[in-house]
Amino acid sequence: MILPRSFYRRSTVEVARDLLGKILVHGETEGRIVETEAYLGGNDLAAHSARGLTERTRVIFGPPGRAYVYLIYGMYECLNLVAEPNGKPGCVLLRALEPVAGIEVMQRRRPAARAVRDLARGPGRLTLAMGITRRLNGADVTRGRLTVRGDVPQEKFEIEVTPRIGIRHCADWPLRYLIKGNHYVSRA
DNA sequence: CAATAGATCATCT
DNA sequence: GATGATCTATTGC
Repeated sequence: MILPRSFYRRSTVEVARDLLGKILVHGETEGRIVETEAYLGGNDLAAHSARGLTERTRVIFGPPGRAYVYLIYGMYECLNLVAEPNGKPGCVLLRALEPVAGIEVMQRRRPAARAVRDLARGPGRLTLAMGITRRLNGADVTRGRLTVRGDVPQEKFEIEVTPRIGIRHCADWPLRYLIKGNHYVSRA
């Protein structure tokens, strides 16, 4: 079962938390989401949408269940999923995956990764391993080649909440969610 | 193992 | 013209 639009049409925090344990699917590659971060609307200055609606941030203000893909540091791309009802900004950054399928393809796309553990551990690595590029910016994640599957037999896990990584503004806001004890998260 | 320098460009000031 | 929601290789303990 692919997660429906109603899953994403909720508060960014709820979506970020509930995405843990779900399966991100792109073509033949699949990975279990083990780490996410919420980027809110309003006064969250760490979010791209904080500066208002621009050409780049248009997707974040649009309907939920879309992909927001952008280039960071001139070199790497990051994948976000848009939350909140249409018109309200909010998105969830996917930071780490536990590879589930298409592992050989991922290894080919990430020659620098020695271990399976390093294939999608970190937002830039994740997009490389999954073959996600800016071409997918604005793509509908409830249908098509890039989706999130929800019918996963959920083993029990605890959710750990920490501050977000690698930002300057609002650096102490606890908006990073990860599966406690999972070895595929981007850092302990 | 920890710290750090360098790569590189779309977006916004 | 400055600035990043990063990754990798390299250096130094």
